[in-house]
Amino acid sequence: MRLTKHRKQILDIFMESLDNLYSADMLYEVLDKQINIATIYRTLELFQKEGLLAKSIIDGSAYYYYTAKDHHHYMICLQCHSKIKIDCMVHHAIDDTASKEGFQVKQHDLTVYGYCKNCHK
Amino acid sequence: MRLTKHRKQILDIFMESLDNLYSADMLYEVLDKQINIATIYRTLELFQKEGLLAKSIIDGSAYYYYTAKDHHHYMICLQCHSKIKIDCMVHHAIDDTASKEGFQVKQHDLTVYGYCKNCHK
DNA sequence: TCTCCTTTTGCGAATCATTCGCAAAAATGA
DNA sequence: TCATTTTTGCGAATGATTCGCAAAAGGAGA
Repeated sequence: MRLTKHRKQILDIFMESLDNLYSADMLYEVLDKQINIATIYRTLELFQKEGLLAKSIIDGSAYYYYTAKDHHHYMICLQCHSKIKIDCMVHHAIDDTASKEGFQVKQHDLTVYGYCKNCHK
Repeated sequence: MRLTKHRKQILDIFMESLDNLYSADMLYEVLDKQINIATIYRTLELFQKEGLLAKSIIDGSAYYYYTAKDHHHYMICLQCHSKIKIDCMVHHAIDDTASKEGFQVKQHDLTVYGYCKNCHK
């Protein structure tokens, strides 16, 4: 796999804002449409396979976030749609459960939905 | 909300096999295409809003499962695509983390990916 | 540097799950 | 039964994502 100019540009966006999620379309905008949207999709899928990014489906679209440094997830506000990063706190519980079933865990996806501090009900 | 004949048929499928996940298309097939696919989609969304079903996105499509009796999740085998039901073991961890952030949890989605007993690598 | 081969990219079209608009049908309740 | 509200079927629209293919870029060796 080649770290081309385009791929580096995309990776840089993730590394410059470690707490953020990006959809393909958001990247397309941030990059000022300089990289073709199909290329962005292909790059995101590649990075995910390489373990650099994790993918979550939120509200029908795919979002990616950088996980090479720390493993984490997001809480999504149902009202204002803000996305709050949280450290992964389920690794142990998952491993325990999986080993009981003889299941070999490769990855997991956790998303929490509710209301943030400001939108509290 | 009316529990019409169609809605009851769909709900029955879930209640008769509590460990299974169904996509709209799977239900459409199981029901022998007697209920329009758009109606199935509408019913699934309704049941989810009512808290009867939970939704997970797996491999690009939505799957629903019955959660009124017990809260659970699935481990998905990357090789044979089998879906293994697991009890939810992250409720506490999530609540703890959320309360630290003043976040009011409404629901969460957890999916574990890896290799099942038979496909172990 | 030039050449060859492999990988990546852009473009436009295709795909596929899901949603929508609207008129007909079914359910409810007086 | 009649009137009103909700649900359904149908076909078309949507929108994110993927695909096929030819052109461009990258990398390795001479």
